[in-house]
Amino acid sequence: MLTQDARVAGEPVTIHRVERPEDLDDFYEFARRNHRVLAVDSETTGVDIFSDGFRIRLIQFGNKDEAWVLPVEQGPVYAAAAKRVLRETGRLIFQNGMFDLQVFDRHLGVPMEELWPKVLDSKILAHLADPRGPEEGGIGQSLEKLTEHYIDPVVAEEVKGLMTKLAKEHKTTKAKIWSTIDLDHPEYNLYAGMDTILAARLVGKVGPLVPPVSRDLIAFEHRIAEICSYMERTGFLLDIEYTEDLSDELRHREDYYNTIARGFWDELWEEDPPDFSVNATEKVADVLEARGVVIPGRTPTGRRRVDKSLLEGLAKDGDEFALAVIEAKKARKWRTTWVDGFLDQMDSDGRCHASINALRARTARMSITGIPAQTLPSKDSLIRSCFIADPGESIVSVDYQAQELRVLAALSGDRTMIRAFLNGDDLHLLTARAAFGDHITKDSPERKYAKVVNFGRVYGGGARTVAEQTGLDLKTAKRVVDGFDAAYPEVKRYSNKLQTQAQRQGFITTPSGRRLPVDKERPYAALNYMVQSTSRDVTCRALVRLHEAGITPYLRLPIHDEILASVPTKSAEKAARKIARLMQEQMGPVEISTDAEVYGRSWGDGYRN
DNA sequence: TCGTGACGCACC
DNA sequence: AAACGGTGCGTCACGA
Repeated sequence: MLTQDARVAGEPVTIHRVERPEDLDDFYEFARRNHRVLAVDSETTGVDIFSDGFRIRLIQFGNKDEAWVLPVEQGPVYAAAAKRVLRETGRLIFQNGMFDLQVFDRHLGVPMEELWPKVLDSKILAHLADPRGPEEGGIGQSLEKLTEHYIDPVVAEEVKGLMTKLAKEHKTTKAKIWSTIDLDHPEYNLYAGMDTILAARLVGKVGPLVPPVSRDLIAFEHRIAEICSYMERTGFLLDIEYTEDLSDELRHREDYYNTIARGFWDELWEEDPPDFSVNATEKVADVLEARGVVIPGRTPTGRRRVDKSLLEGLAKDGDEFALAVIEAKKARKWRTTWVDGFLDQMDSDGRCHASINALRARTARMSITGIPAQTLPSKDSLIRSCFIADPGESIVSVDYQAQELRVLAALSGDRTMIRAFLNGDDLHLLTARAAFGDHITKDSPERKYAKVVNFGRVYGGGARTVAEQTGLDLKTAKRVVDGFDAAYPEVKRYSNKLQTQAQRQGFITTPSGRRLPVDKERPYAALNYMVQSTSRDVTCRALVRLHEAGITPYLRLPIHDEILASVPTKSAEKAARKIARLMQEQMGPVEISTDAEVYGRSWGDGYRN
C-alpha cells in the first residue's frame, strides 16, 4: 500500500493507494468507519463511456481528510471491492454523479437504479447556490472553480495544472493522457484521491449556501438528473445506412461547391494562389470586393461582416460565388457537426448516447451534447432522419403549445393573455390587431410581425430587434411593440416588478424556489429568466410524472418544450396521448397544454413538408 | 501543437 | 426611453 500525505486548507490529508489484494482489508476497515457517507469518484480512459475502448482505471472513495484509491484496471478483485463499498455505503457524494453512475452502470455492473437514491451531488448544490458561470460574475460549478473559491486556491491550481503537466511529461496531449498515464504515477494517484476529499468538503461548504427557499429543489434536481441519466443510457437508434449515405452525399456537395468558390479566389492571383477556405470570412470578403460588392456590415472587432444574410442577398441576385460559399459551408457544417459525429460516437449496437447536462444554464435550462438535439436543423428532415425508433416502434413527439407564452400569461396574470388562451384565441392575431387595427385577419402579413414581437418581447427585445428580424422600418416595428404592451398591460407591470426586485436584491425567485441572479446592467433580462426557468421546470416536472408512470424506457430526449419518445407502433397514438396527458399541467388559470404527434419510423418524419 | 477568442450558425 | 434571453459546435487566426 502506498500512502501519500498532503495538505488542504492548512489541514493534513492522507491518500492511500491500494497496491495488492491484501491492502483491501484496510480499505474495508476505512469503509466501515465511513459507512454512512463517502465521496466517490472515478478515473477513466476518457469521456466516451459508450465506445469500445472505454475502461475504468481507478475508483476512489474519500471523506474530508482521507481517501482510498482502487486500481480497478489492475484486476476484478478491485472492481469487486469498489462494488461492495458502493452498495454498502449509505450516502454517496459525487461531483457530477451523472457521469460516474453511467460509468458504473455500464462498466462495473452496478445499475444506476441502485445508486441514485443515495446520491448527493455537489455540482447540483453549487448550481442551486449560484447558477452563474465564471464568465458571468459567478464561480461556476466545476470542481476546480469551487475548490478555488471555497476550499484552497493552491490545491485548485494544482488540480487544474496536473493533467497538462503529466501530458507534457509523457509527450502527449491533454485528451490522451487519461488513457496513457501510468496507473502508478504518484501525482495521478494523489489527485485522483484528492478529488473525493474535495467533493466531501464541498458539500459542507456549498450545501449551506443553497437558500432555504430552494430546499425542495435539491431532491427535485437529483431526480431530474437520475431520469436524464436513464435516457442517456437508453440512447437513440441510428439508421446507419442512411447516415453513411448522407455523409457521402454531403461530402460530394461540399467538394462540388468548393471547386466553384475556389475558382473565383484563384482568379484574383496571377500565380500560386494562397490557401482558400469558404470559412475564412476575410478571404471571402476579398473575393466579394474584387467582384465589386460593397460589404456594409462590420463585426464588433471591426472586420467586414460576411454572414448568411449578406451572402443570401447576393446569391438571390445571381452571384454564383456567394451561392457556392453558402452551399459549401452548409454541406461541411452539416456533415462535420452532425452526421459524422453520429457515426463516430455510435456504440456497438448502433445507438448514439446523448450527454444531458440537466442543470446547465443560469435559468437551469438543460444542454444536450453528443446528440446536439437542441440545435439540429428543423427546416429540413435530412439530419433528424438519422435517428429512428426501435424495431416495432414509432417516434412520438409531444410538445407544449406556446409554452413560454402560456407561462408568461400565468405568471404575469395578464387578463387578456389568459383569456386568449382560455378561449383558444390566436394570440398572434390578437397582438396584430392591437397594433394595426381590427381589420387584420389570420392571413394578413401583419400577423407574422406580431408573432415575432410576441416571442421577442419575452426575450426582452425591443423595436430595433423586431425591425431587424422582420425587415420592417423602425417606426412600424415600434408600433407593433407598443401594440403588444397596450394589449397585455400586466405583462409590462410584471416585468417592471421583476426588474425592481432584481435591482433591489440582485436576484429574482421563481415559483419553484430557484434563485436567478440578474446582472445590474441588464435588469430587463429578469422577465426572460423567469419565463425561461419556469418553462424548464414545467418540462422537468413532466419528466418526473412520466418516470413515475413507468414511461422512462420509452423516452429518448427532452428538448426544451418537447419530449421525444419511441413507443410500440401498434398503440402509438394511445401512448402519445398518454404522454401528452401526463405532461400537461395547470398553472394558475392557464393550462400549459400539450400537442402529441406520431411521426413514424424516423425523427425526420416529423419534419417533412 | 495546443489552447483560446472571435465569428457564424444551428435551435428553443 | 430602450434594452434579444439561453445554449453547443466548427473553423480560422493567433499567440504561447
